[in-house]
Amino acid sequence: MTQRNRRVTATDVARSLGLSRATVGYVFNNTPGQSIPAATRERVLAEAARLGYRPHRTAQALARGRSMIILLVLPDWPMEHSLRQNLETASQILDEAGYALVTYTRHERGHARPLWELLNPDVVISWTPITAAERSSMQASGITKILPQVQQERSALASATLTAGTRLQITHLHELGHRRLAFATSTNERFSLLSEGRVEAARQAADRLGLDPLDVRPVDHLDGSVARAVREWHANGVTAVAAFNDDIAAMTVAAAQRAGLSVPGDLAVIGHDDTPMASMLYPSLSSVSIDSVGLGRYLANLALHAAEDRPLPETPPDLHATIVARESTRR
Amino acid sequence: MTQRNRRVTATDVARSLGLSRATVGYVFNNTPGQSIPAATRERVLAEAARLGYRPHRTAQALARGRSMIILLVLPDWPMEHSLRQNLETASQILDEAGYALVTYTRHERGHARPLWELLNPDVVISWTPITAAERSSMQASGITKILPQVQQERSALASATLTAGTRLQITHLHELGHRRLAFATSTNERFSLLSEGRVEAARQAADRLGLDPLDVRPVDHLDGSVARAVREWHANGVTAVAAFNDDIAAMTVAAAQRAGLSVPGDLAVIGHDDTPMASMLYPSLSSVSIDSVGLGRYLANLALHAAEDRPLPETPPDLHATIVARESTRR
DNA sequence: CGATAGGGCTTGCACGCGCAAGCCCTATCA
DNA sequence: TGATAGGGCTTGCGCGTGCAAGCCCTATCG
Repeated sequence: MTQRNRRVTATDVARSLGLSRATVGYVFNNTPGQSIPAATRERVLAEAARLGYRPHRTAQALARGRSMIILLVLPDWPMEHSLRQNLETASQILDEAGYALVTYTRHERGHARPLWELLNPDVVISWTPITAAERSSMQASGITKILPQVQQERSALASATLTAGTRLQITHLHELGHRRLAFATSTNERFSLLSEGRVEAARQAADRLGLDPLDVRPVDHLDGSVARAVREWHANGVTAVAAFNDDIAAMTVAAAQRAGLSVPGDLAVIGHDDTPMASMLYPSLSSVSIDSVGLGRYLANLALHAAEDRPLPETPPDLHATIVARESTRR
Repeated sequence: MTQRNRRVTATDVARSLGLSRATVGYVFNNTPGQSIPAATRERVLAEAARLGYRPHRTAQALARGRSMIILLVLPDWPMEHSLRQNLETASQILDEAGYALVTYTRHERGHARPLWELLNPDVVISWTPITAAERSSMQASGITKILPQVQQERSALASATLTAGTRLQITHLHELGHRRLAFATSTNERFSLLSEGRVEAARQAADRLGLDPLDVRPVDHLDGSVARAVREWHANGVTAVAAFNDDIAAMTVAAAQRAGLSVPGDLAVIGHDDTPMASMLYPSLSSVSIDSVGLGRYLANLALHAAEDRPLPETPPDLHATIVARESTRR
């Protein structure tokens, strides 16, 4: 009767076969430069399976000097759906390469030590820019592979999300015949990186289409700024609004309804991210659906390249974003 | 010039002071039974700080046989605001006790190895029940502390979230004078645990108030079931609906509006969880706000007790849930 | 004055694994 | 027949830490 609650080690497998632990280790790792006959290899693997051997990741990490952990730092946004979705793809890709993807949600006021100080990740990859303080904290923890690598590179990760879809919003509204457009952005500073990027992309898109300059306004429902914005937009002849995301879009629609305007009759509204909520409202919200799978793949590959010291791919791939037309922009 | 990129170890600190590594280790750990004079302690700590020493968590984990990692398994839900919020509190509490809280979002179709096989967590704690397959996978990975411990205990974690608020929904509607109530639940099987619990709690609450049995219906906006439910409720004289969560509530409101009913005039609707979205819609959604801080504290303590082999507290604490009355139930 | 009790240290093993270096034995070749 | 070349292993160190056991020296006691 084996000792209970003691995990099976490679030594156990070796002893049970009358082999040395090194041989066993070579089998598990397919160590190059070692010639292990197929017969032995089989015996080892069979015995390992029989005993239920699992390599001890912590010990492996210590011995190798690599934890095989990739830490993804996420913003404290309600980005949920689209963002979380691509983690699925990313973690699968990384898993196949032997890495574990751990996510860490950065909190503004959190006083708990950040996970990078505790997990010894091989790579830290962040969706949003990394502050200088964070960066030095990471470096002090012995982490050398930090993405984005420099401040300027911020856009590499973030811009992928923004330029693609926002242009589509504007184009969509334009194609529907709208000529005076507005852009509703968020007042929340936590989103500022993303929202500024989207605003800029929207401006350029409008410009390229020969439209009047966009009337861009940060809106919120608590301080009355949405109500004001909607009123003035309507007064100024704006007939359609592109929103920073679906939340802002919903807020805008609500404000319009409250003001007695009809959507999309008096004001068409399109959101961004295609939240589940978008299809549930009345009117249902048109939105932009982002290729989250592609995004996840990109993220994973970036991390993998860094982990294995391969040069990083320069440019992010073109991400497929598609318009999901619903009632809020229906003609 | 010290070797670059080599992390500072306890040995470095010891050598730099002409002490042995053991002494240094005793200082860092405040090891009981060791008498270290204050002078030496100071010297060690000062030198450690000067050199920027950080204990190597992986090595500690190996030596101690404990990783100081607590893995929280989360459901693949659109993780409501409330849930994420309490992680903040939980991780802070755990951090102070020396533990790191890592969250793992369980994916239905995910084929990546689950994190518990990779991180050697001391404790796995799950919000929702743990399947037999998951449990045995955890055990095979050498994890002995798994919460909830048994299938029956499922309610301990989950019920805390549900009974409290749902009762309030019913009470709130009753106090507003509504006598014929309905309950809108989710068709999504992923929520089934939670939704069934809430349905049950709602039924009991209605019964206790002497109301007619609740008309409970799973609703969805894609298959037309919300539309149907709303129509029939209205036909049957139902004047108020309590919803499983804010999403379902929003969906219900939309369906009512689509059917030409006014909310709350013809049908009052109250959600659950007080999502940010709730206050943004028109009409704004009444909802139930849950004491996420208390929940986080409870979660953290549960995990801590397990990690340190203390007996688990039997009953979850009473969680404060409060009604947030908004337009969708206004008289 | 010798015995004893700690205080203040150090030595050394263990944790589970990766991997360099080497050892033995057989097959092949000159 | 002796030299050589691997194939198929083993021995042993190192990763950075925790901790048991022990060592030396001084202060105290009888």
